[in-house]
Amino acid sequence: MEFGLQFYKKETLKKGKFLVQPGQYIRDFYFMKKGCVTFYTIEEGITRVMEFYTDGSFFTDLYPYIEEIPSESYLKVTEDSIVYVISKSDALKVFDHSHALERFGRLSMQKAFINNFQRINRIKNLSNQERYLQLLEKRPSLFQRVPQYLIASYLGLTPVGLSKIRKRLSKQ
Amino acid sequence: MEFGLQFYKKETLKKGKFLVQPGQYIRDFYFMKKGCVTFYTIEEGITRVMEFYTDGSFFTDLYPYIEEIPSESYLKVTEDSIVYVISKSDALKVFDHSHALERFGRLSMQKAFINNFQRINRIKNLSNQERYLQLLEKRPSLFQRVPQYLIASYLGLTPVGLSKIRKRLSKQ
DNA sequence: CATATTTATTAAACCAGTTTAATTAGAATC
DNA sequence: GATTCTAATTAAACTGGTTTAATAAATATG
Repeated sequence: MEFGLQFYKKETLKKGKFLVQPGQYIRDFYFMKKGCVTFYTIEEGITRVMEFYTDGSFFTDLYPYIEEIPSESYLKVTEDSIVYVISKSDALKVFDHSHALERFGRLSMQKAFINNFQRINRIKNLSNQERYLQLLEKRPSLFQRVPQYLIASYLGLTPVGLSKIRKRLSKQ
Repeated sequence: MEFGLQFYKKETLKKGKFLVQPGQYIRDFYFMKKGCVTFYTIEEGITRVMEFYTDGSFFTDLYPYIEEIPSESYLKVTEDSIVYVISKSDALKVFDHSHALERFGRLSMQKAFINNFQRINRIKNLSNQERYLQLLEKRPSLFQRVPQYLIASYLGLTPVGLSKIRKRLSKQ
């Protein structure tokens, strides 16, 4: 069991539910026990997949959560899921009360930061084909649980583009 | 003065110095008081600019710092700089001793995480031209202190590519 | 100041993606 | 099982970058 999870509330989420929609304020922090939630951003009317949160990850729409401003994103349940939820005020109480959990929070943030930094690294240093292959290798289960056009979006491609890459690869 | 900086040691760095080179272990955490340090990664022999750390930012090569493995990157002083330095062991002592500073550390990490997340957002949702214009708007001083080919690298372009974008823009 | 070196631009050929539209394949529903 | 709907592939034209190489501009050095 992840450290500190005893302060969270367990919830089950049905596929298709929106955890967050644009305009909403974000009061909760989540831990994905089992399932999948997809994070979408909207920019100039275009919706893109930014992240898939699967088993074992902490998540929320962090920027509006922290700044207490309305979200500009979606968080959509892509698969029936079990999550643990804690409100921001409860989380703060826990942190106030426990230096150890505050440290755990800091280290978790550090880990999340590194993940993102390495992702930027990949985006900048690898071709789309290489990033597709790497995703296939590192998170093979995604390809079972999520349609390909969402993965294309996550990789920053159109469905057509990803299809071309797959074809190119199959001919080798 | 940034919170906690009293535990750091002030240092001046000459342009051209490497703060970190591939193979080195990273024992220190930095705060840039005044100046500029450039973070480079190497991937398949190709060196790319990942970040410019300028006035007011905390930085180090975080992944090898945390994991205590050799760095695969460069951190090069791009401009005579004044930084504040704290060793990892000293930082940990400070955190052990002060819940408030531990919290400051957590919140700083949170901020850094969000910055990176939004950067991924920009990379995915904006064209190179838009990202160039945004950089020009948000960090205009970079263009005074750093040569254009490094900015091209930072934007994920070749010098030729950036030059084309600039030309395209000047003809409007 | 003249020269050497580094940085930025331009040109030409090329390529990995895009867009749009048509087609095929697969899943869900009656 | 036939129909409808959604997802994936293919084709064709296009585009914003790349690479390589030459040139021009800016900067540093003797």
